[in-house]
Amino acid sequence: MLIGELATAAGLSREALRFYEQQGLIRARRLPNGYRDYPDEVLMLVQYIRTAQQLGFTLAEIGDRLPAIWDAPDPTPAITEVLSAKLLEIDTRIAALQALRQTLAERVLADCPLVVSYSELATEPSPR
Amino acid sequence: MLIGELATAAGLSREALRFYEQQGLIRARRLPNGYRDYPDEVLMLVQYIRTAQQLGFTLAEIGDRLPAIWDAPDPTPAITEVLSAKLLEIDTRIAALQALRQTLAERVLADCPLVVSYSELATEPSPR
DNA sequence: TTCCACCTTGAAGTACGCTTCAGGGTCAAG
DNA sequence: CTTGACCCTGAAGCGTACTTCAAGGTGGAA
Repeated sequence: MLIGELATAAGLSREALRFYEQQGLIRARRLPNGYRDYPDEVLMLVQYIRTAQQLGFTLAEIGDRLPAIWDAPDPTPAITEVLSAKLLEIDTRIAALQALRQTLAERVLADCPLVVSYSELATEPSPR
Repeated sequence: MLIGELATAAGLSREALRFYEQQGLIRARRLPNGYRDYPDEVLMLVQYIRTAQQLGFTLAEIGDRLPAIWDAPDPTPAITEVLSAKLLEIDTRIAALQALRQTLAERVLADCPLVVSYSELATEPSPR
């Protein structure tokens, strides 16, 4: 699979893929002419990367976990492990959001959520 | 309240506060010597900003909502409204995470977590 | 043979949210 | 009247995640 095909399939740019490679997140074989040649599994890997990013992980954090997948002779258990870890992280995130929700809900119910009186300020609003 | 006091109270740097002002997120009176003088309510405003940031809003997005607070004759209903809207955002986010959690849990239980159809994890747009 | 869409590289640019720097003023205490 | 902890400004720098640019090679179709 050439880089343009992978980019189309994964829904991102060729440049982003080369950037991921530069950051050590993906790898590619090379054809005799120097073109990158991706195995089909890389599409799944890229989708994994995008999912992890949506969860708020940096590329560096995502990259730290990838060797376990690459280096396993049978990658299935390694992948299962990584996904399980991600499950725990999602649970943590859900819990944090629920705590935040609770705080906000209390504030909304209060008589005076913030008590701001900005009209008293002399300063002009800065131009945006 | 001077900038250093506010910074300490809010748990961020003086520079970050001056940056927020530059971005139109907060305002300050000025003392005769030119020092910024913050009303106490600004602490709540800063906390609101940090909360909104945690929810994934950019400073520009947060700033877009502030005029409704500043310009209201009585800001309390405007604030309540903004916080209520934020509550809904949190609920949406929690729901999205729970859906993702569900999908991941199914994959983990499957024999072949990725090989079958990793595309089920395909990214869905989020306000980030 | 000439298009033209593909691929290559390295380097520079962009947006965000700050932080750091340079150069300087303010002010209470010793 | 100096020291030191504050404050001011504008500009430059930084990390993240890309995008854009410049300059060029590859390869199939007309």
